[in-house]
Amino acid sequence: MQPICGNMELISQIRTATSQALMALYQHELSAADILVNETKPEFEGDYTVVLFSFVKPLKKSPEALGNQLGQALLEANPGLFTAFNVIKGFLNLTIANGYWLDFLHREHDNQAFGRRPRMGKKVMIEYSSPNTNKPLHLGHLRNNFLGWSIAEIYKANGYDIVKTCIANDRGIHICKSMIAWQLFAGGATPESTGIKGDHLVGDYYVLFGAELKKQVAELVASGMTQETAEKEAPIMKAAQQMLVDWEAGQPEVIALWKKMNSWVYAGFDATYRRIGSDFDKVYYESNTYLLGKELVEQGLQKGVFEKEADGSIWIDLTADGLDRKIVQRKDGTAVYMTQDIGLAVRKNDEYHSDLSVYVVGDEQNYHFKVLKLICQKLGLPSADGIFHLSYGMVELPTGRMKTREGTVVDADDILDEMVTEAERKTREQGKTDGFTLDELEELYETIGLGGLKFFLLRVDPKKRMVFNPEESIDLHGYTATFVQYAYARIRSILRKEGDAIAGTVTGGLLPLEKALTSTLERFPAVLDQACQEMSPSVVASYAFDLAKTYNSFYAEHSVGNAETPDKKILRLQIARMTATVLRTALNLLGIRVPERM
RNA sequence: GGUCCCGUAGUUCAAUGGAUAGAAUAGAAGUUUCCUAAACUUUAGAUGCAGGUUCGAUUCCUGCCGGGACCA
Repeated sequence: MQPICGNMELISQIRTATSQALMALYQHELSAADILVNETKPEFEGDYTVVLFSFVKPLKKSPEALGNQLGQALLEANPGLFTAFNVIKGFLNLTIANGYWLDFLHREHDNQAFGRRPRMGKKVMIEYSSPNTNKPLHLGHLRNNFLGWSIAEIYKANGYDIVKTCIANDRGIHICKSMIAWQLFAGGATPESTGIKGDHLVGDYYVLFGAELKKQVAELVASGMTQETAEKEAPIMKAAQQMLVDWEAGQPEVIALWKKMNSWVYAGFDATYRRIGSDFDKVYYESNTYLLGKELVEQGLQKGVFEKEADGSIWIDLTADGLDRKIVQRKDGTAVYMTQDIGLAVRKNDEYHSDLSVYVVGDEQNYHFKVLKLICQKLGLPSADGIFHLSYGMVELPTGRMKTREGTVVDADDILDEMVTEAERKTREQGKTDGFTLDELEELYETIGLGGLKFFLLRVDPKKRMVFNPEESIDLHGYTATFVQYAYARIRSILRKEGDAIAGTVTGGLLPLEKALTSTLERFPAVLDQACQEMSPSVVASYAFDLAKTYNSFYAEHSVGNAETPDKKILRLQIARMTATVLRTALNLLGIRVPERM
């Protein structure tokens, strides 16, 4: 049986105590994990509630009688933990002892690492961002980057060793389209000669390719060709396809151009990554993994995992697993996406042997990753079972999906600039920045602007599609990073005045808001655990907002600096200090910084 | 055609099968001699439809309606 220990989280202690009491009272065996414990709803007396229904039936007792016996037993067995209980219908409401909260604050108020767990030697790989090198990043990439980075941090906080990776989709027909258009129309333009950020410059030629293709197709259709044939026969399309063949053949001029244009794109991406704080421990390049993928397909063919059609294309039959047949190599021998993903999975396994390999990729690829995992399992890849597709929903506009062709794509760099500008405008409006240096102001605008965007994109459950309305831009009031940052800045202001002499031991009771805050703080480690299990930064965002909101109510109601008694002052300083620490940790896990003043 | 996902206040989001479905925003009404009003307080407003399982369903099952994605 699991012992109750002092620094175990409260909710776990209640579960364990309940499990023990059930055994002592009725010889009823129920594991702590199966006992439902919630926070007590505010309209009832108590702090935590044990939901009794699940064991009412096997014990053949009325909920009231069971609740009263259990409550009594819990009180007697854990006098330091519970002081009172009441039973309403099937709910046993427990009141936590005052001393428990005071001990907790005394023990943890100065713990800068509160909520973080020690390393335990398990390795998690998280692949995210994964851009194509033919155009700049957009809002959807930002959701991806923020999610991947944040989930890595959340795993780290829960004691895992993290490897952040990125696969650059640096080869294929899409790159060739940009290259052809650049050859045709650029007249040698470079990022240096134009002053345009490299990823945008290359993206511009990708767009030009599309425009030129459309024009050529229209001409061919006008001369009697079908739309479908025209798209294949258009000279610019044929040129792009020829270029892909030349690339695969290693033709020096094509390779040189490819390297040059990709280097422009990487320089552009790096600038954006630096600004948003995305970083990677290891970057893979598709151009390096697709050949390995083809080898593995060949091996799989020998093993009988794959089968070859008469036309030479290679397939896997997954009908027995409830899926379809899926192509893994084209009839001309070229690689499909799946081919290189197999190569990448094997390479990751060889290099890192991670216990879990997370792919942060949009939900349009759900089927693809189901197939990838199955293929890896059938190929006998040791880490295949650890493959997990973290599937997130698209970011949509009120009018629907962002579409390149309709020019409705929200560019990443643009939206970052807009957010920071908006942060600057609002900050000036507030007029509270006396004594800030120019650098400090600059930093504050970035902190608020980027924080706002990150919070906005992370506060929604990753699995769900979300809507972004560029007209309304992003609010800096309500459920936002700004709200949390503001609470933090107000606490820091108090702590600057009052200093750090807050280590004293406190006696006496807690007012409702003092207790609510302490209780919320106590939940933080459990919240981080939940966020990790659900791979959802939104859990952390929601918690941070909840804590900041409770603190703001507390702040409006009670004075810290002019507390009624010296004991109250120490108590409130401990609460304030710990609230600041937890708010900072929570926002940092979302990639959001906190300002000392704002 | 097949597979999968999603429908909650005007809007954007919550709710491991549990108590009277929470927030935010927009709306209405208030709060500045006192630690930062980017704040606080009060107020009104929602589970697509029809069945089923259950002591109890936003949650699980079936059908329908509506939206989306993927596979050819």
